[in-house]
Amino acid sequence: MTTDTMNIREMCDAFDVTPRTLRFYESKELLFPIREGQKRLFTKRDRARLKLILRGKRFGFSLEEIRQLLDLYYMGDGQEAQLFKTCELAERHLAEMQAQKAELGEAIAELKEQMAWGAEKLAALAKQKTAAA
Amino acid sequence: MTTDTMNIREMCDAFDVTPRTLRFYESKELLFPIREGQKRLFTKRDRARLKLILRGKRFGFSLEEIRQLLDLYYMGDGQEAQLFKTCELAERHLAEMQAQKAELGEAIAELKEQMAWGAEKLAALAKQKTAAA
DNA sequence: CGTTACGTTTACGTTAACGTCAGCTTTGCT
DNA sequence: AGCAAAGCTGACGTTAACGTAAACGTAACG
Repeated sequence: MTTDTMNIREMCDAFDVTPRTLRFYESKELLFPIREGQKRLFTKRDRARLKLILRGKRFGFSLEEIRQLLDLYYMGDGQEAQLFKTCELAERHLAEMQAQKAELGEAIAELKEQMAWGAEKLAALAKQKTAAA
Repeated sequence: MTTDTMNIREMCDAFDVTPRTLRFYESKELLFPIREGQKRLFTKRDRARLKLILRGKRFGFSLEEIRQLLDLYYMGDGQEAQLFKTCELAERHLAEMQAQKAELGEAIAELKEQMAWGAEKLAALAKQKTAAA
């Protein structure tokens, strides 16, 4: 913990992403590494943001949507109007996520059913073989 | 219910997709409409499949993954090996979906927290305004 | 029988999220 | 001084999942 910042390679190893990805995220204003000469130095804030970015991706949010959501997490003291809009956006996302979770639950149940059916079928086939032997 | 089949427009209206999408899905062997002359007629089976396709998409599965999963749902009597592989695939997907659901739950909780923080902030700003008036 | 509407095929265009490659600095050994 | 490793900046390539446009068939309508 000498500097509290990480170079690009350390970031890549820590989060299992490529340098290209980090530069890309910076170009899209999702990360804001500081510069030492021309090299990037990623701060604690960047690491926290990246963690949220990767999670957001797993939920199927686009980078642009994630960027907007990050504004909520990191708006130290934005103007009121901006804060309000961000909250609205978050609310829509929340609803979407809750709906998605419900649907996911349904799909899981259905898939389980199908798998039970498949297992049964396989068991039947196995029995046939045993009988034939 | 004159024919039990739908033409492309009826399908589009029923599922809120474009003709292009349906033709594309057919080209990827996700749907198998029959032909009347050169026009497509979508059967009940196609409608069931499309419903599953659209759900799969909402969960972030690729069309190729979905195609493989559909094999499980519609394998009337495949060979044993094929059925076995499909079950394995389904199992992986199931695990993935369950993990995703858990993560989604976490993310929802966190987002709610942030929104509470935002709401509080907004309330504080509102109070300031009231006091100033 | 012309044209309007719907459908088809073929093929190139588009967006997101990077991958990949070339060419240039900078930095750390030796 | 020389050189390899690590990083940087363009810039073009790639994949998925369609969009969009051109050119054609055909079926009903007035």
